[in-house]
Amino acid sequence: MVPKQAERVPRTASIVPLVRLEIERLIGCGELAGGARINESALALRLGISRGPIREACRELANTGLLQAELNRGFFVHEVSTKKALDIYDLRATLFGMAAKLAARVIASHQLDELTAQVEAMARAIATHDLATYYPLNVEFHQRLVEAADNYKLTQLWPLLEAELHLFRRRGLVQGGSMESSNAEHLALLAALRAGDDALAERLAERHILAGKGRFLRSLD
Amino acid sequence: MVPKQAERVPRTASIVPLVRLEIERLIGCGELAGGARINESALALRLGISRGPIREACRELANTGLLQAELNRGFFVHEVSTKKALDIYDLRATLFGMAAKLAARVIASHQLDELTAQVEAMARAIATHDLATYYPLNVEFHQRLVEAADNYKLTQLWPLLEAELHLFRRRGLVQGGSMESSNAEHLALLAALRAGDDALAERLAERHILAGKGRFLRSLD
DNA sequence: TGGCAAAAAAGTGTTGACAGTTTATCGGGG
DNA sequence: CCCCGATAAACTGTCAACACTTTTTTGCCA
Repeated sequence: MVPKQAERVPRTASIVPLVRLEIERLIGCGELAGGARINESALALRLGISRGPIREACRELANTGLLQAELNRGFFVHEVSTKKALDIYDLRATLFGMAAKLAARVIASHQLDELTAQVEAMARAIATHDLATYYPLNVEFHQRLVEAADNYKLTQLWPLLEAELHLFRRRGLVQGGSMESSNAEHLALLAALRAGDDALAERLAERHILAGKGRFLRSLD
Repeated sequence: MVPKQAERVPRTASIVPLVRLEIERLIGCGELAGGARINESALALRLGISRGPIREACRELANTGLLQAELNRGFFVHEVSTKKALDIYDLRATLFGMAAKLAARVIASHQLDELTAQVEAMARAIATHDLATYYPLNVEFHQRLVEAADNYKLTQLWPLLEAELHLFRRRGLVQGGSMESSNAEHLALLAALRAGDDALAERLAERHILAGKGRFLRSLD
């Protein structure tokens, strides 16, 4: 008998989060389109695990809004209608405004430096038309700013909204020439934060997201 | 052989949501205090089911913030620190302001009538010092107003924040004499909605929640 | 050929069991 | 008496199987 290798698997991590990421990836890359059903058995077979962890991951995703549960029919990828996407934009606008307002009062200088560095990195990505670099930097910039507001629930919620909206954004359209103006808005927002002007920061932040909503709306034609 | 009754159980509903409600109830009534661990086996035995659905319900609750998952140690009731409770108050203030702003633009007259009827019902409960009636009416009033804003994500999020805050509120303190002033704020808010004054409605709604935050803060001494 | 009921297949909801980890218990030495 | 290592119990993470439901396929008849 040849002793099998790697039979012993120490439990240093649960597979549930991994499954969750995998499903998010499948949705993100379009392999699972909106309205598609999650086939638990097939996915289990493919990942080499049982259905238990898959169901747990689906429950989580259903709760964050990426999936929807139907009795005796399983989990389906959430159809994000245009109305829902716009709703999320509105919510993000309000929350990002709140984050900027709070951050303007409590942000530390080293956080400001980090945000500034990221805006500069985005500027470089724009100069070289490197969209693949720009996009994640942009997402991270917003996340960092939200974290700077030091509101744990806000920090917890923000990425969930991003994920759900990402379902929609993936459908082709990454707004083209709008990166310059968007990054200019980032700069103005940073200035307000540095000045500690919470009201201005709130207004700029809200408008920044609503500008994104406007670009999204125009791209629907 | 005596044929057993009720052996056949048609699957018209999943037990997961029931388990979820039960755990929420256990937390709400204090049987599961903050920091306590969910004993899956014991709970399964008590409810007469297996651990699978319980784990799924816990995953959901962990995602909404009521529980926290720890590897190889299971699920724990989330400790809502004072800081976190205040964070949630701030978030609710912003979101309720947003809801009022949107609702002022689109609310239908029959919705206004319903809200008015609820404020009046609350007034009656106050007059008879009937806290047990007042509290759920109050929760429902806010929920209805949020729904009137017609933003699906806002409607989805609001009760989750309520539930998490409820973990804290349960610890004794239901602010006593503040019901009158609180209901007066409801009335003022309704007037702004009826007038379609979105900016005023937003300001009043936000202040209303922040007033609650203030009462909460004062009750901590 | 087209419609439709019955049978088969596929798939979900739940269960009970096993492997591995954490927690509690026990016993000896300082 | 307390500390500490070894052992036992309790518990979580995962799996495989069963019960029930939904969906697809099959076969019959008009």
